[in-house]
Amino acid sequence: MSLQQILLGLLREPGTGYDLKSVFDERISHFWSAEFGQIYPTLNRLEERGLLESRVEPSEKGPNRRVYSLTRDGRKELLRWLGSGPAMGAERFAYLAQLYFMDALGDVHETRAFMTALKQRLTEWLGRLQAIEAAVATGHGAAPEYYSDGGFHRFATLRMGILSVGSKVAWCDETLAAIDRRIALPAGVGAATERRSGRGAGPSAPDGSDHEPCSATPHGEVAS
Amino acid sequence: MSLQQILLGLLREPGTGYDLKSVFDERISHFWSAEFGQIYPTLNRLEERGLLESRVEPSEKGPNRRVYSLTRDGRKELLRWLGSGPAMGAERFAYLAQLYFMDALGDVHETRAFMTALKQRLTEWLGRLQAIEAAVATGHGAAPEYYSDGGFHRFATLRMGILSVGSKVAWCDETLAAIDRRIALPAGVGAATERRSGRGAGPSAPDGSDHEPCSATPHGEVAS
DNA sequence: TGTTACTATATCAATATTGATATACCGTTT
DNA sequence: AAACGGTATATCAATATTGATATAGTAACA
Repeated sequence: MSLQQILLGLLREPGTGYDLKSVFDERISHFWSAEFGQIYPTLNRLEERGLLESRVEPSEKGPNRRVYSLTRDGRKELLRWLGSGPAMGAERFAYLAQLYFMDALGDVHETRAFMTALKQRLTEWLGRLQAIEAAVATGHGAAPEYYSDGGFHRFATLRMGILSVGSKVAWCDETLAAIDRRIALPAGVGAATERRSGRGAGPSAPDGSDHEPCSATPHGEVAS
Repeated sequence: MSLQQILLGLLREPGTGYDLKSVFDERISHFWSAEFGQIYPTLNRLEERGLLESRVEPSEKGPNRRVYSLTRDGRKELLRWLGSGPAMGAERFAYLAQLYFMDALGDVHETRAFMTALKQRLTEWLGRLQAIEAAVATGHGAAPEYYSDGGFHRFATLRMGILSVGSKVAWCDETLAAIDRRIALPAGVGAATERRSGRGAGPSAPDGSDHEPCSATPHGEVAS
């Protein structure tokens, strides 16, 4: 949906499809990614539309390079997109979908294992982002893209990655604590491992009641 | 990618493609969405694979309903997916991509307007999620899906939405504060509106230096 | 010199996704 | 009863995306 414009943005300095792939993987994976299979067809379409132009160059290593660069129209389209207001696509989290249905497994311990694994993945991810931030802060130039024009904007996107992934790690802790409280309940209170305390469908004290009000991380801390 | 499994999960209670569309729109939009155009072909494929079965029923209003329900194999596939560990797809934020390239506009005030608009969108979104949470907490059953079996898991996904969107609102504040500090700089310090304070490419005090260290929301609050 | 391996480059088939459009039935208005 | 509008239901064409595979050169190695 926005890949076309993103390619235009990245091609403010010319490069091949292969170059672009490594930018996705190494620099901007915290907000977008793309495979070869979509990069090349999209470059073709952009060139047909006159937003990009390309020339073939011999390469030092490997086959010839087809180097793409922005045309005047391409730059115009990029600026139009930048000026068109925030593009709010829906967010997708497959792991939340798994959690949403996980009562089907009928065992809180499965959920606990899931959340533990998830927390670890997210923590590793957060660590990678924080390492980049630290490199920028101490000026050890492992992150050259933050030191030229536009560094402010790029740093801001990094910060959002850190805050956002950080909030997810905090959410894992909150949820793990709630799970542990459920596990600690005397085994006979509900029907089975997944049953509630017998109040039936009455709304007076829903599931969330042992989750949110005494949670490890009350939502006021982050939200509002 | 996970739509097939998500449909299986939703079809633990039978329904039509139309029903499913409203579940996406009204209940789980904080982690997944889908259009008719992908729901129906996916249902077909799942039925071909034997994971779903369907029967046609007369409808009270409108054309006949094709009601899908889970087969034994479908339930098996759902459980397999739930047990396969967290599915960590890459996250995509088109608005971050816009911000990343926004130095091309050459005017901090454009960035400020962008961030203000973004903050408003995110704040509205957060409000909707918090309204659901409040309804669950006070037991005013505007959110029946949280009061039956599985309510704990569903509430946890809601909490992640709240924490995650909340952290993004906080990030907007942090970034707006940093922008305002840049705007307040004496106009001649850098070259143009987008130039830095003249230390050139030296790494001693990169862009982030007037962004992170004295930011409105130090990242330690959320991350770690 | 043939083999393996690795980087750089690109294409293809299958699937996913979006946005627009089509079709069926019902209730209300003209 | 003809037209309009709304809800429920579904399909289609265009585009996006994934994952696997292909192709070219270079380098090391057996």
